[in-house]
Amino acid sequence: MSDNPEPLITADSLRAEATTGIIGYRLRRAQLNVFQKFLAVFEDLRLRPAEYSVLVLIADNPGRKQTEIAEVLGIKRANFVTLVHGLEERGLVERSSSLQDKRANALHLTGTGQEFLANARAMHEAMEADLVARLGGQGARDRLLALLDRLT
Amino acid sequence: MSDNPEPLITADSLRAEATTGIIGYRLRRAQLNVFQKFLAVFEDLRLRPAEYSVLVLIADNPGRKQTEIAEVLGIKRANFVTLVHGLEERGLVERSSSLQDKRANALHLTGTGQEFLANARAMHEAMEADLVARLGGQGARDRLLALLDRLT
DNA sequence: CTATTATGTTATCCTAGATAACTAAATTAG
DNA sequence: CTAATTTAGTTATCTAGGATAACATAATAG
Repeated sequence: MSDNPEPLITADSLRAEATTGIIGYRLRRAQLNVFQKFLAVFEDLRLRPAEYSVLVLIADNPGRKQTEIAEVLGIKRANFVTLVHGLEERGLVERSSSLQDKRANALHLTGTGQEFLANARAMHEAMEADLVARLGGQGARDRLLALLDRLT
Repeated sequence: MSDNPEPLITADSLRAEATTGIIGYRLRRAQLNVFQKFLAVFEDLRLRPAEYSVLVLIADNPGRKQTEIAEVLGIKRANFVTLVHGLEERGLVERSSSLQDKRANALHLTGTGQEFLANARAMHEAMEADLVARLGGQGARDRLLALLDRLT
């Protein structure tokens, strides 16, 4: 055979406009990308996105109970147990039984947890700044968040 | 006690700006919301987002092999086996061993699959139109997709 | 006081994805 | 051409994220 008489069934690119035009598809792709980046940045700290936001929420709302923190993030309290238990074992979070409600665990950051979070926050802010730059500045970032809000 | 002497530790709303301002967090929220809606719309058809896009891709690219379709959607070929097997069992997709490559399965929609997809496509287009309306029109939708692209 | 509700917990299930190992077929190297 | 390598599909297995059910204990309502 000579070289390439006809394209026949060559491995050329597929027609994918019908899928790539879907808003949900693009949202998912972008979200996966951003989370990938997050995981890479926080690999050394062994911190997942959900764990980071839990630490931030506890820092900004010390003494709150598990259910309250979990609810804000849309995490079921059953699953939150394991998450916060892990943070406690690493010495970042403290669960002290509340005096006003002996059922509840009041959540606080330990000293170690505060140092750890300060570092994590700095790394996250750098990452966020990079995302804003990629978007095209603060204005573009605000427009994106406004558009995303409309989907919620 | 009189009524509310001091707020003390009332169940008022938490300070959550630090988490809700995160681009990744908002992306995830929006994406979950859109997928929720998708699942609701396609509940009767028992069709998941990934399955829908697989059907669309096969329809627009008949005769392609599993690996090609899977790759476009970022699905590992090992996991794609189960997915396409399910669609085959439901009589929507047909796997015919390719003549050019006896290892490969050429994918086609069955007649039933084409009818089924026509219906699913109509439902999806209605849902997509609703999302566009929520965003504020086609222009807003295009701006959103452009912004999302910058994160990829 | 009794019945109901709320908090944290355990156990369990389900789904999405990822990895490793395997077969059969195709392709490349020698 | 044969031998080694690569490719397509498959199976089995593992992990992580979420969802549900049931439970003990404590708080609250009737």
